[in-house]
Amino acid sequence: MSAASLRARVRTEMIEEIKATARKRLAADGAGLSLRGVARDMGIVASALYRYFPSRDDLLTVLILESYESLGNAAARAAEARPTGDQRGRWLAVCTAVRDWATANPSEYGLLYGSPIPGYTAPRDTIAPAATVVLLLADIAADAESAGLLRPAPLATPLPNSVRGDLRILIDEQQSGLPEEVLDRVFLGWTQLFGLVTFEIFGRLDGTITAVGDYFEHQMNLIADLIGLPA
Amino acid sequence: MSAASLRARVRTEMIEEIKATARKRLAADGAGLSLRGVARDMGIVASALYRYFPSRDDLLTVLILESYESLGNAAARAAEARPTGDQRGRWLAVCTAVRDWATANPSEYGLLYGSPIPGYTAPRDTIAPAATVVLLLADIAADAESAGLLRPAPLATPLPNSVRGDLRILIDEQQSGLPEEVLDRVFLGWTQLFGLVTFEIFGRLDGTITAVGDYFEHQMNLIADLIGLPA
DNA sequence: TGTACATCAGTGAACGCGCGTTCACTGATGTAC
DNA sequence: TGTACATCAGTGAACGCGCGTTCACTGATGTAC
Repeated sequence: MSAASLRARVRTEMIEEIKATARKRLAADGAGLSLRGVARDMGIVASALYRYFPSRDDLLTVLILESYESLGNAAARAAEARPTGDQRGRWLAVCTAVRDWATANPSEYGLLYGSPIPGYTAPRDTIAPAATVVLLLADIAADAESAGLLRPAPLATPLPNSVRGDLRILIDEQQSGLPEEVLDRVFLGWTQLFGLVTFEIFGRLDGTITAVGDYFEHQMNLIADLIGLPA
Repeated sequence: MSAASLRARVRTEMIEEIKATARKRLAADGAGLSLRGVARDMGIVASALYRYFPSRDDLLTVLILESYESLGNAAARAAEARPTGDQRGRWLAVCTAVRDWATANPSEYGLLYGSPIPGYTAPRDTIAPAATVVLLLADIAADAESAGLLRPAPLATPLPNSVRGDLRILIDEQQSGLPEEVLDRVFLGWTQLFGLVTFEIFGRLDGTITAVGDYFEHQMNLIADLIGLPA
């Protein structure tokens, strides 16, 4: 390996160390990430960080992007660990993976799904990776649908046309043949999943539910019933 | 009115003005509320605020408490505006009131349901008022239940015993005669409501659903179907 | 009604802290001949 | 292999800003006689 690439390798390691330290500080300070704090933890002078990141916001953006990636990978791996035919198992696996990831990385979860950070506006690039989980969920439903195994719970409320149109556009974008009614319920599940995880992570469930793990699995099963995934 | 009570009245007005200004600043800065910022907006010196609030955290606590109260009142008023017999109408009214309140006061909503504020720990008193909305929802379901009008959608997943126990405790505390299965679904609706509002307020729906209002009402109707509120 | 005193709101300076970012610099490491 | 030069990482001081909180103070307002 040439000398040039050695320098490059050290540089890469340094960038990794900065990100790792920043993630740790995020855990301590919430979203109020400070460059000086990161530098302090690394035993380095704050200005040295500017060799690696042009500004605090750029570091934040990288952290956000990688967090989406990390969450998305965790969910995807959980889905892949189960046979394609076991759609309910995959559904629950993805939901559980999201919850586990959030529990293991609460501050990164807050970064992605908490209040917007004051003085920081997320660039465009952070929008696409945010969709990974909901796409996974939709894929699972699509598998069950195309296998003719989907038995959606019959509910009286019809899909309004405006919403049908929005869903149609998304379906066409993904070129999945999903009926609008199914995607509608997948979205309901998506909201439920992140709503419940957010409640749990931010402590909004304290004093009500103690068997949080059981409760989570139960709720995700109810939604799977609603969508009609085979048991 | 005596002179003493006049001074007291001026003091009360001042406190109100501080809180109002703080709420406006919250809108600009997110949760990073600063006393100096509030004082600046009021054309007053920062130290003067200490005549009215012993510390920044106390001001924050008051704002949080009053926000819960404001949200709770909005929801309660919406429910009362409809006849007791119209349980679905009341359900939707409460949900819509929550959404409207959140849309009108996004930063206060973030204060209540967003990421925890770095360096601030909410005192005990903030826990009880947080329950108002879910209690309202449970009351509506209880009305339908005791009138024998509840037709819950049949879903296969049974209630795990651990969760049943948690729900039992809550039911006994409230002395509502609600079956555990019903409260279970009320909770699902509660999570869905705040999950969806959070998604909308924090911009997580951008680029997917455009007919947000219709979508919201639709989802809340689906949940009402699930609980089995009469149409 | 008038005066002496007490209460209280608001001032302004100060303390000690933290922050992001710039900039000229030192010294080590890598490159070219 | 040895030397001259270029590249780059990290330093430390500085700028200009913001923050919460304390404290002695000035004046105005209220109270008691």
